[in-house]
Amino acid sequence: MIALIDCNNFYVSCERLFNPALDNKPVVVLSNNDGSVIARSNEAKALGIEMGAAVFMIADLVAKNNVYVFSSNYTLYGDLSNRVMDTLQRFASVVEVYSIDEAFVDLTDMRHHNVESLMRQLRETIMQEIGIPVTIGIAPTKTLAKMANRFAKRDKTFNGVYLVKATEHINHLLENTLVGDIWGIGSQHKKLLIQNKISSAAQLAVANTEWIRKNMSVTGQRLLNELSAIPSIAWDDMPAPKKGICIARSFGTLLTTRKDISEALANFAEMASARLRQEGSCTSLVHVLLQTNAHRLQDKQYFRSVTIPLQVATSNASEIIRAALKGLDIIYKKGYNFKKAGVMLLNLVPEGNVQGSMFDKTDRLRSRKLMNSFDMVNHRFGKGLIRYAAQGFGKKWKLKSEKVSPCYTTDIRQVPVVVC
DNA sequence: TCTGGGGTCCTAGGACCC
DNA sequence: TCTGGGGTCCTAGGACCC
Repeated sequence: MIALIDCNNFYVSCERLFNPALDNKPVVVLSNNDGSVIARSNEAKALGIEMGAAVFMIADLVAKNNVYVFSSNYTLYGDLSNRVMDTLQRFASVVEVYSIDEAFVDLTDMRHHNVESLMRQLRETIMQEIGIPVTIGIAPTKTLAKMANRFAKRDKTFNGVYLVKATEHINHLLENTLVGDIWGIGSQHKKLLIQNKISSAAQLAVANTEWIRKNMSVTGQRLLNELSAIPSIAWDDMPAPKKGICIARSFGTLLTTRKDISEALANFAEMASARLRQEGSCTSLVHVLLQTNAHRLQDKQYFRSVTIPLQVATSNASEIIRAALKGLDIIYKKGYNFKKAGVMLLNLVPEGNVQGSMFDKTDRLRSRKLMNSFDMVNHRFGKGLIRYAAQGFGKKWKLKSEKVSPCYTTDIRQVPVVVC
């Protein structure tokens, strides 16, 4: 048996944790740049606020119904997510963290336990120790566990945990799930399936495998197996080291000058290099991209990227910033309104495996020590305290984040104060 | 005025090798 | 005159996920 643990309206739950006045009120959390809705409380859903809705399009709804609006605060959500995942590890040995708010847990080696009561206990523990409500679906495959989770969310009588065991439970799930709502079926395949008279999960489960193989590749075939209770999606509980690190952002306002864009890119390059060091890796390819806003039909469009190779793989911020700015020199063009830029670090190798070069004059050990101190200071006293000159102090590129809550759990200057 | 960012997996096709 | 077949690696693009 496999359990899927899913935090309910996760970002909203995080905001509520430190602000109980939000309980039972409509709350939404916005994407980076405050552009669209990425999380909604049940009350906000009931008002008809859709996932992904553009903020300016729901402004009236928000004003009329006193909807509480927050910018996203990934530092807070990430920290609370880690705490939830740590709790899972105490209950099971095989845990696959699938996303910031979801994890699969393998229960096969717990045959002697009553898995349902174990999962109820887990749910209560998370609520008690962290304060985040979760819903748990338990079924023979990941896909069915996802489905069971949806059912548990929809039907309050399950009290947050739904165990799908017998064949008739599975059939009930399949008959009451539309193809478009199956995990792994997106808009394209949904369209294709409906055109071919397959509209429920039950119909998909008995579809012609040859046809599925031809039109939906092996992923489709695996999905069919999963619906028939045959586990076919591999476990990834030991994620491989990352192949690339990418920091790409839209700017708060449109930028045109090379100077403004270079500040943004220097900051992205620094952020990416910090993540690189955290992973214990080095990069030898710095990819830089720059683009205009495709939504602005009145603007000339421009989209370009370039890859700068480094002679010796590094995680040193200044080398990576320098490479990114060199890339910008190649792709920057005057006379455009730029909306977004990014830095990708590729060809990652573990720090210990870096291939030296005869022509390398850098003192690698010294450079690494310098970066360690750099990271330590910024970690202890707040991000951005020490910075490279190229990063500048301008805020033009910064994304909009007007309604961000404090980092209650990760910044000593922002912990909640209790007066008694 | 205003529409996220960061991923994975799969397939097809080209380059290259023996 | 005659011009293989099988393998690997890489990349681009599509579909999907949260």
